[in-house]
Order: sequence, then C-alpha cells, then structure tokens
Amino acid sequence: MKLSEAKAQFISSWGAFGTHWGINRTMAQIHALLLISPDPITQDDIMAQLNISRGNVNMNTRDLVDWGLVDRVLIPGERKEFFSAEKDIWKVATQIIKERKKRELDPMLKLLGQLEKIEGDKKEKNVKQFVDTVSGIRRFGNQADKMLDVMIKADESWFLGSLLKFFK
Amino acid sequence: MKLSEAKAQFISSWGAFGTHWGINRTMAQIHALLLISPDPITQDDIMAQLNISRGNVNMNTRDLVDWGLVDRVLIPGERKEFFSAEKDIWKVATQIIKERKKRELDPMLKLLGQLEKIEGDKKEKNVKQFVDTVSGIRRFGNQADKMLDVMIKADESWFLGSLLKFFK
DNA sequence: ATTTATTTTCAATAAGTTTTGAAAATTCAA
DNA sequence: TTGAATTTTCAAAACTTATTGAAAATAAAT
Repeated sequence: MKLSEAKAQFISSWGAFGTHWGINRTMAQIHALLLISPDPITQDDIMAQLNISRGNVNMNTRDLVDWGLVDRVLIPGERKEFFSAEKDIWKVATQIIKERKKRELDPMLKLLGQLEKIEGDKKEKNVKQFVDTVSGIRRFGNQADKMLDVMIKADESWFLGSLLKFFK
Repeated sequence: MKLSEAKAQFISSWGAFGTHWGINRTMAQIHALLLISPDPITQDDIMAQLNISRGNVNMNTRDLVDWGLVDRVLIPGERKEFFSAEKDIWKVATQIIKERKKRELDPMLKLLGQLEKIEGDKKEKNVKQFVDTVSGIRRFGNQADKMLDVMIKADESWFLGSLLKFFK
C-alpha cells in the first residue's frame, strides 16, 4: 500500500470512528490529518486535502482547539495561521477523557444526586426501584469519576506499565 | 420532587446522555424507562409513557435486545410480549463495553495493523510521521483492548474494591 | 379455517445536523 | 489611513438520521 492511499484510509476511518464517540466526522478527519502531518499546516492546506469549505475548516479547527487537541501555531514571517496536533496519543486520550468527563459525566452525577432526594414511600416498589437504580448509577459513576481523575493525572509509562502488570 | 417529575427528568437526561455515547436518544430513553420499572412492561406501555410510535418502540427494543441490555419476557397467560432490563449497573456497563469493543475497537485495530505495513522510505518525514502515529495509536488501542477484556471478565466487587485500593 | 390480537417492516416524511459560501470582521503592511 | 490578506460568522442548502403509521406478516384463540 502506498502512503497516499494509506493516508486516505486512515483519515476516512478515523472520521467514521469519531462519529461513534460524540465527535463529528469532519472534526475527526481534520484531527487525523494533523496527526499524520509532520509540520504545522494552514486552513487552505486542510481545505485542499480534505475537499471541504473554508467555513467548515474554521469551525472544526476551533472546536479542536477548544478540546485542547490542536494548537494554533505562529510561524515567523508567515501571515497565515498554522495548526498542529498533539502527537502523543496518551496525552490525546487523557485530554479527551478530561473534556468528556467535564462535559458529560460531572453534570450527570450532579443530576443523579438530586434525583435521589425524591419524596415518597421508599417501601412502594416504584419508588424503591427508582431510588435503587439512580443510586446504583450514581455510585458507579462516582467510582468511574475517581478512577478517571487518577488516570488523567497519571503519566503514560506508569499507567500502562503498572496497570497491565496489575491486570495480568 | 415527586416521583413522576423525577422519572421524567431521569428519562430525558439518560436519553441526552446516550446520544454522546453512540446510542440514539429513543433507545436510551426506553432503556431508562425499563431500568426504573420494577416489573416487565409491554410495547404499549412504552408507547404511552414516552409518547412514541409503535414502529419506533419495536425497532429500538429490538436493538436493546441485540445489545444484550434488555430481555423479552413471556408472562404466562398474557398474549403480549413484555420487556425487562438488566438492573445491575455493573453488568450493564460491561455489556456495553463488550459490544462497543466488538463493533468499534476491534475493527479499528485490525485496520491500523494493515496501515502500518506501508511501502516507502521510513526516513522520509511524511512516511515516518504516518507510521509513528499509526503505530502509537495501535499500541495504545491494544493496551486498552486487553484492559477491557479483563474488566469484562472481572466481577463487580473485585473490580471496584481492588481497583480503587490500587488507585489510592 | 376464520377471526382477532399482536408484532414487524419499510416507504414516506419529519427532525436534526453538517456544510457551504459569500459577506462582515479582523489583522497586518505599506 | 487605505488596501490586501486572512479569518470568522451565519443563513440557507445539503445531507443524515430518526420517526411515523399503515400495511403485511405472524401468532393465538375460537
């Protein structure tokens, strides 16, 4: 397989993969392109390589920057803005975990905490099932939350090394 | 807060939450409803409680059954089919992990393996960056894959207990 | 075998999301 | 300043995905 073909495949599958993970196709494709680009590239480069409009590139690069996955880079003497992706996949993963935790898990846990404080007879089976379900999810979510916090702070070699040893 | 209000909130947020996780809103809402229902319920019950069409309920319950999150239950003497959700949240989580691993992670790792075997001069920086990126992702994915396998096989108390101790 | 209840399918449509592209805003240089 | 290059915005259009509902299929009762 040639590089150009492999690149196209990688970008396209990374894009499809992204859609299963709450990231839109184009955002994931731009991310893929930046991951395999050794040097920073411009909006126009991205437009040309992925065949998408300027507005689309602009919005999605902004989102990638918001997610902390991509940096705007200023190259001395150049008028245009350049973009560059964090290449360390461990950092990419922890960054995604961090953001999704903040955007999704934390608000959900907050809500579940409120829902547990429901009025009514805890003996009544509908009330009981509701409270049991909500508190079960909340407890599980809190464990996951703590675990992810440790992962985010941990460093790659420590994590992969010890965790795997532990899991043997 | 009253039970009916709390139920509505739970169902609606679980639905919104689901959309971030590759599960469609209605499927997640039906799942939520089943999680808080102490007894099995019918298609008509779901239609009435969530205000959605028969076809929609039928398709989404089928998907939930395919995902292994919901069972069809036959109640002696009843003509209609009943549905019931697995209530143990640990089992729900491992089941989701198992399915998503099979549907998403495994195919992606297979593809990455192929993309690494690219032709070309490994000294050339575009080739090098491509191979480095792909192999980095693949290695990371393989670790995650192994870790998830262990989690899927592990039992709840073992996992939550030891993992948390480990992470202290 | 016929009727009745129930479930399934799927084409049409509705709803939601992403993309475009041109106009407005901004930035930089002369 | 003014003008050119570049980036940003956002309404309209294109595309994608989810939902409906009625017809077809299936299953159970008489």
